[in-house]
Amino acid sequence: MGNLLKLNGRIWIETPEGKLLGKGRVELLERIHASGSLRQAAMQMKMSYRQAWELISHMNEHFGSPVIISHRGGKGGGSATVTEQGMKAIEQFKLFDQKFQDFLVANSSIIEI
Amino acid sequence: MGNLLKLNGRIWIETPEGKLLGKGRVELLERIHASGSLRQAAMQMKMSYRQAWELISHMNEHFGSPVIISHRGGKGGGSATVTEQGMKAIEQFKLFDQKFQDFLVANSSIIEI
DNA sequence: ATTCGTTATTCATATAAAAACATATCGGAT
DNA sequence: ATCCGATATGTTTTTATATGAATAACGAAT
Repeated sequence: MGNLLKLNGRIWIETPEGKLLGKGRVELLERIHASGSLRQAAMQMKMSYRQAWELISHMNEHFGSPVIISHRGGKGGGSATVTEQGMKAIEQFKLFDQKFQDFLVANSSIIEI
Repeated sequence: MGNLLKLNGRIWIETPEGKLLGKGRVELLERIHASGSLRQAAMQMKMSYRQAWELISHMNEHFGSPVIISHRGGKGGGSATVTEQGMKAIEQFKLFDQKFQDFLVANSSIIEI
């Protein structure tokens, strides 16, 4: 019997300047899309507003075009919306990740140390 | 043109108590195998002896049987050797990782955001 | 029995990462 | 003109992590 060993891993999309899009950021984008608010998305994920803001700022800088567009002031105090590019990024990553999960499952049975 | 985007990732073997074997630990084991010394291996990887020791201690505890056996005192002051189990673990992980690298290459061409 | 270099372990310190706090800015609604 | 809640950003505090120093234990070799 293998000792409850499990093969696991993570994938992400990166630029030469570092990680650009992974599981966490995708969830953040999805929650922004659902709530229309960066603050709400951050709270839901129990991450500080600042960190969430820095993540999306980094993404906006390094993707070809912004993934979220934000406004301050106005009705509700402000808003954040995911762009077409952002939605595509989400879609692409989830596609990759599904393939990766399949890869993990396909190879997990081999573990026997 | 994609924006110099690259698909990347990591895989590892884990137990319910956490990560057990990944790229770094495998390199550590290999260097112990080559040098016969935990201290030398740690120095080569620019990691503190303490950290290296904790890593192998954790592995020894959670693999079915120890991956390295160490002795103190004696000729040379002491020694650390990789067990048969340890060598198998290295081999298995590298096999997985090679497949994973193939997976990344096979999917990298798709990125276009 | 002394020396030597390594394993093994504790403890204090330094560095880095994250959180918390504070504050400015904005624009619709009242 | 004021209020409100959210974005935006600097500063401070706290926490987590890593590093370094120090020390004991060990056994072959001399």
